[in-house]
Amino acid sequence: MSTKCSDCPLRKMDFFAEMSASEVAFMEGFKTGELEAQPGTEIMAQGQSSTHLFTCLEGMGLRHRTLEDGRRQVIGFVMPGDFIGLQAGVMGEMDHSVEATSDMRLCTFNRSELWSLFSSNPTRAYDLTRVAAVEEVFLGEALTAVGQMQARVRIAWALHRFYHRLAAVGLGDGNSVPFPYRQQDLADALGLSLVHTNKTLSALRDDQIVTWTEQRLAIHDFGRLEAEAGVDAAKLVSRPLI
Amino acid sequence: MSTKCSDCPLRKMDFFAEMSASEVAFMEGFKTGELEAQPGTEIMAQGQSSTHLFTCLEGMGLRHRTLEDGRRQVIGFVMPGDFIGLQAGVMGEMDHSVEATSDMRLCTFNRSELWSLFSSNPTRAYDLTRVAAVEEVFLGEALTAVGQMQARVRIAWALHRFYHRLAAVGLGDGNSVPFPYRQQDLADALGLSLVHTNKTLSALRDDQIVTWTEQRLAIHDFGRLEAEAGVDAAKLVSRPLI
DNA sequence: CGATTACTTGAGGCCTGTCAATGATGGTGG
DNA sequence: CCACCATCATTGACAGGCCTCAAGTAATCG
Repeated sequence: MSTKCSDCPLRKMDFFAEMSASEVAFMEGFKTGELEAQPGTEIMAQGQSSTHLFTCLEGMGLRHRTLEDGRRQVIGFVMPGDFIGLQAGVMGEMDHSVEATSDMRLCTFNRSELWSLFSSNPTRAYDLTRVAAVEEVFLGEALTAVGQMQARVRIAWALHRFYHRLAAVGLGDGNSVPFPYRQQDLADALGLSLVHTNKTLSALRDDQIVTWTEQRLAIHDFGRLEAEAGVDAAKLVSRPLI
Repeated sequence: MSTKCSDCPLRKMDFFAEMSASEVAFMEGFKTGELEAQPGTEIMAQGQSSTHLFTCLEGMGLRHRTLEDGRRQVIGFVMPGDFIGLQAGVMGEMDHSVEATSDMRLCTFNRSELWSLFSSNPTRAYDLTRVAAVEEVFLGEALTAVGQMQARVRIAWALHRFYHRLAAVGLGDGNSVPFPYRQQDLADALGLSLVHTNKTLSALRDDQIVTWTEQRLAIHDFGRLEAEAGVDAAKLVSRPLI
């Protein structure tokens, strides 16, 4: 059974911007259904257009660009509340692929109706642009981490971010969050080799700062993690939910 | 004397998406004036809001994030046609600073009227979102270059991109384009040290592929530059002009 | 129970950063 | 007009962070 937007569990969270009743009603018309995806499923493919756009309702995934020689750059991680397909929507084709890394549930929208969102609901159009701007901020931070930080700092930064982003959507359980990724995914996201990523994670574990096992990430010392990452406590900007 | 949007020299270029007469008329009302900036001027500051938004009409600049320890990550280069201040517009504050590196002329808009753009002109709102999406694509490419490529490839990629982006706005003169940056700027953009950037540029010069002197970038062997950069001939997506 | 996938661990080397010094250029003030 | 200073480009020496190669363990699966 498909969740109605009026019952959407994400929308009530502080992490997401408020939405008026009329906006919710509009979204119920915009939403066309739901899609379930299993780990490994490619939800959108780099270089292709798509008739559908999505919002992640449950589960996690990742965005990546693939190079000719088989290497890839992970450019982001998909978590509940994230919108998928903005580029396909407004530019015709995706510049990256999106793949599920856990079981996922996605709200689906018709791309062909995206224009009606702009023409009939400027508030939602504004929010969609905000989503794009938030994504831009994230990419700027990631670029800064990869360009300027050493391996240990990069990893600490990434794990710190993960924890708080997931906790913000209610997935935190004590000091841990689900984390359905491989070390290779993190390595590809941070521009590090798998081997070096592994050794750095070991060091962080030996220092009793974080542990990452069995698809779960647990933070044992928030203070030191923040110190390692060179960030002050989480300041996640609230974002609109599409 | 301020240029009217109807006379805007940029709008007619193939690089920018078509704009209807009514859209041009709307933009004339949206535009509030022009601003001149000299090299070194900070146009927008990281972490601050702004009452104005801009479009680069002439000249060049760069976007960068500054770290506490003084290092910085250059996250982009501003060239004619680029919109400045999207984040300040929709999120309240910029996540990076924008600074002029040459004399610049900027169209100015009131941030307070951004909402009217969404509510009264969905076509323009759509275009603004496209601008954000294009920026996202660029950041994804940059992240891939910094995360996956070696120094020489990164630099070749960047120079190749610069040339074609500038040529697309009519600044190409034979095989060269204006290039008002320092080697430090390129180094900070690509996550390289100044010294290594310098040595890699020397190598590219010795190999007679490109020369960069006197604020000009000249390409001497396009084929080899593309080969070094691992890209096929330029495929710049057309973008909307705001 | 062989094949596959993911995680670990060790060894060696290179790409790139850091340190340091020198030129080249342009602006400034006496 | 020249000493002085600041900025930027250049070059050499050296070290180190990270990559690559290689091998081994553990867990899952048909």
